[in-house]
Amino acid sequence: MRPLIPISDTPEGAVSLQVCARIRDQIIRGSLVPAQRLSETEVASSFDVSRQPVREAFIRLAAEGLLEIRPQRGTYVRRISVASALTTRLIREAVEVELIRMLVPRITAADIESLRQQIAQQEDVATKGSPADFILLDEAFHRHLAEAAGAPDVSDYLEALNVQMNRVRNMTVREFAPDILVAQHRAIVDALEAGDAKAAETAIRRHLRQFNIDLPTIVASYPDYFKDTDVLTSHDTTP
Amino acid sequence: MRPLIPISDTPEGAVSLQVCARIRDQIIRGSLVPAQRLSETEVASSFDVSRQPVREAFIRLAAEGLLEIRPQRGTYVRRISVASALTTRLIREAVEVELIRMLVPRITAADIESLRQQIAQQEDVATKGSPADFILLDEAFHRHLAEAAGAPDVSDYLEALNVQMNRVRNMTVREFAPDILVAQHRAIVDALEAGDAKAAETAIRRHLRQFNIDLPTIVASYPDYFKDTDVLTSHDTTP
DNA sequence: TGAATTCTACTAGTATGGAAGTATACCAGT
DNA sequence: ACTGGTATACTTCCATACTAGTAGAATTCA
Repeated sequence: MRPLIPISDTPEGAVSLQVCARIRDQIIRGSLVPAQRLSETEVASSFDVSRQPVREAFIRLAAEGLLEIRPQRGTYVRRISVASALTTRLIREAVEVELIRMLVPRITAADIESLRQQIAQQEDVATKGSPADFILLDEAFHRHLAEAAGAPDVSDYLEALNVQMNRVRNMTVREFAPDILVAQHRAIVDALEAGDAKAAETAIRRHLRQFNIDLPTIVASYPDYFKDTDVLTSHDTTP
Repeated sequence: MRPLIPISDTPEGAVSLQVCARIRDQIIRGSLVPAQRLSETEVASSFDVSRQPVREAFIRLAAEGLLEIRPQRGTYVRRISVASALTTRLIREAVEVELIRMLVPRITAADIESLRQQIAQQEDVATKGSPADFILLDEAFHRHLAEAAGAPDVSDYLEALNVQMNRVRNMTVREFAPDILVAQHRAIVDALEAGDAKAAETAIRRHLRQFNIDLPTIVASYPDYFKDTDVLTSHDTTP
């Protein structure tokens, strides 16, 4: 039986997928906080559906790393692993450096133009808009870099890697300083326009390493949203 | 109720997870071929469990990219997307180059020694063993590179990316020439031992680009195991 | 008072029945 | 022969009932 009250006004797709999308949004936007408990039963009744589609949504979200299902105990919003956040950042830096390297010899004037426009938008949103909006613009910027480099599909994988980091950003509205990132974007485009591969690589590395600079502060502000925080204190675990 | 006939001799964990692991193995090892149909009902009765855990296993495997659930139509073993295989290979090259770059200044004599031993093992298995065994050794080799570079967790992500490519390898026992890969591994270690960063980068790039050389042959041999094959013919889609 | 134990109220996991949707074989009418 | 409608045999999806396992409160006993 279809649920009495449709989940969305335009109920497209399976109920399970709708529940999945809703909860995913709530986690990423921060209205469901790390370590918070989610009961299949409660979620089911709040959405007016049975337990089964909720359960299947939980399985999907657990596969995405957003939920943690502890058998016979409960389901919780996954805390952000500092260790794996650092790892994904490293991967991202490696990939984006490669993209920049591919991009330098083939970038066009139209690309430069488009990137400049995007930076102008970012400047606007950085002061007035919400962090969620800025994240969208930021992703669009990096996606354009990948497309111009001739590897548009790479963005899909990078954005999947970024999910955990974006959770951090959304949670930390105050600590989050978008204007620094905008300046770094501008530095990247400047180097690209000059055709200076070395400078462009340096700029993108500096940009992505900004995350490593901000992270300790954020972790200190929201300590119980994270786990594996020990990698921050003990920089080297060798005795 | 537990299933009458336990799925494994040591029935650890939920039934759903056991079914998931079994099917995953069958797909990767190639006994379930791409585009093959899988019915919830049939799989359930063949494993002597109910449909629900099978269904949940399907959802997990779909999230991993191994199955494709088409609502109300059927569930099929996913064909390998040539486009995304090329993309993940590019990502892998970028990351492993970065790892090599991190590794060169800090590699130890013990690392070299261990890598040489692994290459010796690979040589053995390349002639006598199965491709599945060789893949294990290959993954161990690259994992050691990541560990020695100080980023052990990176391997987990890379191996996840490699799932699709490993399916290709397992399917193509004959086209697959492990001895070439062993020689390339040796070239990498040679460059590392010499402390030659540039040579090491070149060696790892050449090694990983071997996949691009082999892929067209494999796709031609097993055309209906793949999709998005057009990216191979039209190297450039710009008019 | 304190510690071990049982009981109870939860949890996720599984089994089963049926609803909604899809593809295909079949048949009627042109 | 060919097109269009229909019945049927599937499929995945959802709802419900029930099982098994966990955590914590209440109880019992020393």
